[in-house]
Amino acid sequence: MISLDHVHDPKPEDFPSELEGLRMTKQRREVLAVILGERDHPTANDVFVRAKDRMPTISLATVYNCLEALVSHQIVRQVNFERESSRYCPNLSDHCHFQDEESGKIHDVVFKDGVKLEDFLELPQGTEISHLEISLKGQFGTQK
Amino acid sequence: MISLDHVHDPKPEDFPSELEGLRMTKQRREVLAVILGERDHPTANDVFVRAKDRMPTISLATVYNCLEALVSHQIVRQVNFERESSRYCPNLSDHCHFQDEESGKIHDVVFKDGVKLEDFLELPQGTEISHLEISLKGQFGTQK
DNA sequence: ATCATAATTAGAATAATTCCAAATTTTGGC
DNA sequence: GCCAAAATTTGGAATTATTCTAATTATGAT
Repeated sequence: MISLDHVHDPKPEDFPSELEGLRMTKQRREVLAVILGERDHPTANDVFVRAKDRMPTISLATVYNCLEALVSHQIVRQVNFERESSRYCPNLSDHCHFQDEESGKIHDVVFKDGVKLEDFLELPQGTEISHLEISLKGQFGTQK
Repeated sequence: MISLDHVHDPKPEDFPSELEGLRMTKQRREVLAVILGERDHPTANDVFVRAKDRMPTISLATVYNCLEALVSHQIVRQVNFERESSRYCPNLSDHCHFQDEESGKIHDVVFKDGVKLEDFLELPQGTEISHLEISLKGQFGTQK
């Protein structure tokens, strides 16, 4: 797994021609650059609007295609809050999401050091987790 | 908060004319009875199909209306897995959901005794959680 | 019973996402 | 570089879950 989380304000040209076995086409590069650029958990449509700045010919269908390719190759993460439209996040480390109800902003929330899921959930032996999503809403604190 | 989780195979007539400040109409009773009856986390459409057995004139719009009324009055819970259609759960106790990828079945998963969210998440001081959803997918174990 | 309010209904509308088939681009072999 | 095959992109149509709308019906209070 390659984490690009540290890459800020990247140009599409910064990416190699292949990432995680996925061919990085112009469009995929652009979509990835958008997601790494402004880390506000944009929706597919947000990505589309932003990508058009640099690449006016890109289509929404392509944005969806690129997002699905990036997600399935674990280059970005798909984030859901209830039935709202999906959002996209370049942070691949173990974390979950908090949506502040006042501002609408989404914050990454990390686990306390060393805690594992099995420590707090009553799961039967032999359970294999392939996907986990934790979504919180409320007022996000200011201090600490 | 009134938990009806222990009520199995209820008839619609079993419910009082008001619950949690919500007027229990014929349709709301029926929808609630369906959800308490077969606890397989049905979708709105599943509820609609089942409710029609006893009440052939009920409409899908009404099922959606009833579900939203029951959810907002905290009589049932709405459950989401990524962008799949919402499901409904009569268990109001603190728990989360595991979807077995082989069978498609959804299991309730409880927290280990005494664990609190704040124990495993790094949340800033002053954070107020109004809504929490934890969804897991994978192979659900058989033992224990 | 009358009235005002709330709930139900069928069908239309919406929004996010996926599908489709054609056009374009990329790739690897020569 | 040239060509065929494969992959990707594109615009638009289709799909799906859900919400909205406007008309009808039921309810509860007086």
